[in-house]
Amino acid sequence: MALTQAAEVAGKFPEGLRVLAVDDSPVCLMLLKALLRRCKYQPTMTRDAAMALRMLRERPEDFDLVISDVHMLDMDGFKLLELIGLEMDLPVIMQSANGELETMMKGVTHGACDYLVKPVSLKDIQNIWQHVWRKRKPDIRNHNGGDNDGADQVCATRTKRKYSRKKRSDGYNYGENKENMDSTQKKQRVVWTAELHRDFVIAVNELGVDNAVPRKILRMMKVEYMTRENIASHLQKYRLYLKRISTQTGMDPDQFPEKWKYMNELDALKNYHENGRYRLSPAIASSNSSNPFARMNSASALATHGLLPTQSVQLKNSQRNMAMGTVGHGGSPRNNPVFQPLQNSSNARKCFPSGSSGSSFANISNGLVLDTDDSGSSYADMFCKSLWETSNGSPSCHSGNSSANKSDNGVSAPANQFPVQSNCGFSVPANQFPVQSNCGFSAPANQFPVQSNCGFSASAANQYQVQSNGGFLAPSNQFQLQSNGGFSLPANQFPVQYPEVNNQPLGIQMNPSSANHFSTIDNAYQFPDLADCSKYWQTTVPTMFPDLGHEDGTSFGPSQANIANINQLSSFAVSSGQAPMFGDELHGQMSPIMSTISVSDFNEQMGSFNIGNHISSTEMMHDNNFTLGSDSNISSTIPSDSSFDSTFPNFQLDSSPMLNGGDADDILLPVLTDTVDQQDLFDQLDENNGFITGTYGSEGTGTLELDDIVAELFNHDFMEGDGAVVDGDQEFIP
DNA sequence: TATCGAATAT
DNA sequence: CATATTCGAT
Repeated sequence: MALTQAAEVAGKFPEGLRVLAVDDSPVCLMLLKALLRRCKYQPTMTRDAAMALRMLRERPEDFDLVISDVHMLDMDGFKLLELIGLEMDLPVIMQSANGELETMMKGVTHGACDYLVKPVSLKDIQNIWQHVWRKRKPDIRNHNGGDNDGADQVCATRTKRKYSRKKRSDGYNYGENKENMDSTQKKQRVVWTAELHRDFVIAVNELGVDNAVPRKILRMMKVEYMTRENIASHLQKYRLYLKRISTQTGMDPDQFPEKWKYMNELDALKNYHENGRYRLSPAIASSNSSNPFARMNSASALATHGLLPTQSVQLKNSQRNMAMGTVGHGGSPRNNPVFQPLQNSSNARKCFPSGSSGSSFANISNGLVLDTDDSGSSYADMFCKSLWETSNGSPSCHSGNSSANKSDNGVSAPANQFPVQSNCGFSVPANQFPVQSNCGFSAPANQFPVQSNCGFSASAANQYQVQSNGGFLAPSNQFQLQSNGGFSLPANQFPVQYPEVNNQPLGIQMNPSSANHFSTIDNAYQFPDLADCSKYWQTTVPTMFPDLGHEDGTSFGPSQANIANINQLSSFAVSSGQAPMFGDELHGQMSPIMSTISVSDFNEQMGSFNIGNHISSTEMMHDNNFTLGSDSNISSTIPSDSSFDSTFPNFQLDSSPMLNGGDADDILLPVLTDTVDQQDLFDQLDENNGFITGTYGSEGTGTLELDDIVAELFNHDFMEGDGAVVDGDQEFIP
């Protein structure tokens, strides 16, 4: 720029502006040359784009500006534009006979600072100097009293410019200044994977929260491509996240108790490397009401700590997805996907569902590793493959606005839809009517009936009916709740039924004679605070979910077991407060988890329970009250009436009568109506669970009613806190 | 459309 | 460096 700077100093700018003009049309080139000369610029002409590029590369300092035609034989003008933009900081003006908006926009968006339509006028050429002026360093501009109002005015009169950027208040437009910056020059966005975030957290923890500043963290993380700015940005979000937790818990993040040591998956992973065990914080498992992550089996707690992907995952849209796959009754649970600690499995494929919109910071590290056997046919394989293949690693699903929405795969249904049904996990937003799932799902507010044959979480208040034949968790202010599997309930709920306590979850045994195991029970509704996670951590993972705690990588999806029987003690917790739900975390996070369970494993064995709506389960299933059950795909996965009726009695619970469960004044239990075959239930409970009959001497009566059983359960054990609820010759396994 | 995470500006 | 704002995405 020596010449133009000299010209400036002499007060003659833009005289002598050195312009490289590229056009393969000799006529146009001569015209352009003439015009440039008239303006007292210093033109260099070439008909060859490649030659122009060579000249620019050899002596970039010899030119102030480039004017290039769009259509050239040897090189696309846009290509030249792009290369110049990449390699040097020169303003480029594109020109062509094509006045099409699209072409012009392409020029501008690819970094051209202006676009001239032929024939080019003298006035056009007279004005090109401003682009050089804009490129000039601020100090030079200021030195010259830089008043660019005139330039902007001229520019504003240029009708060809079809877009504008927001102008800065000081009148200088940085956007213009960067116009020749190609999109390829934009900074690569850093994706904070689970590993990165883990390293970040480790660094922050070692430095101490107060001491952790971006540069130090950067130094500790040793990630080459990362910049201080990247760290700073992440740190900012991280601090917001900590703040959010602390406001919800009322605690200073620095003062988080030691027992929360493993409260997030990152710490758990770290611990895994150090101690060979993947342990979750007992804080996640504990039902202590002072613990904000209180709820045992709380999906929200797990999700809060990034253990579950929180967006719905659209599985491959095949008729036989991994959840609905070919494993039928009694299929091996080992064929189910296994959620493994990151980096643990040598043949693991890592899946990192990207956070959906609305996901919170805690979801950054939703890295999800599925152990696979690489056979390509295991569920884990299929799951991973479908994740990657259908979504290029960022699975998301949006089904849109149909009046009926059904999926045999996981699906998330957006708002304002009517019926929703899924044979796999899905999540449903607000304002929907009937919802049914044969696998887990989560349902937010303002829904009417909700039913699931597997676990789900009802994430928000104000639902009418909620029923699950698998575990679920429910927030406050719900009317009716029923589960045939474990579930956790917060305060202010009306009827609660939990009809069975039977099979011991794998790896968990309870010893009722060890009163101290329950010594920390605060009240009747809470489980002991399992403060020593080394002793109890295995119980913290609900067995109906993939088991995160087992090092051998086996999962504990249901196989032979009736899923209703799987979750029991470890999954029944009634807490007085809501577990924190950060943002939309709860929403939908069950879906991918539930999809790891073979639906056929349980729906063949389970009846559909129904409460309060006076519609039988079979009606619920088949008469369109709730489902879109006429579809053949559904009927193939919903057992016929006889198959589940014979396996499980068809319950109907009356919505109105409630039973006061004895001393527990505020526990209300629904009364079974006459339509219920109580003996069947009792037999089943009896068979699976000797303690009820054995402990309470009701064996052989055959007439003990369910409410009595449950009342006994509450009155004697939970209420008094002087014994365990499970019979026993069994002990906790440390 | 509101809201997120990351980039960028102040 | 901390904080605020913008950007690009969903």
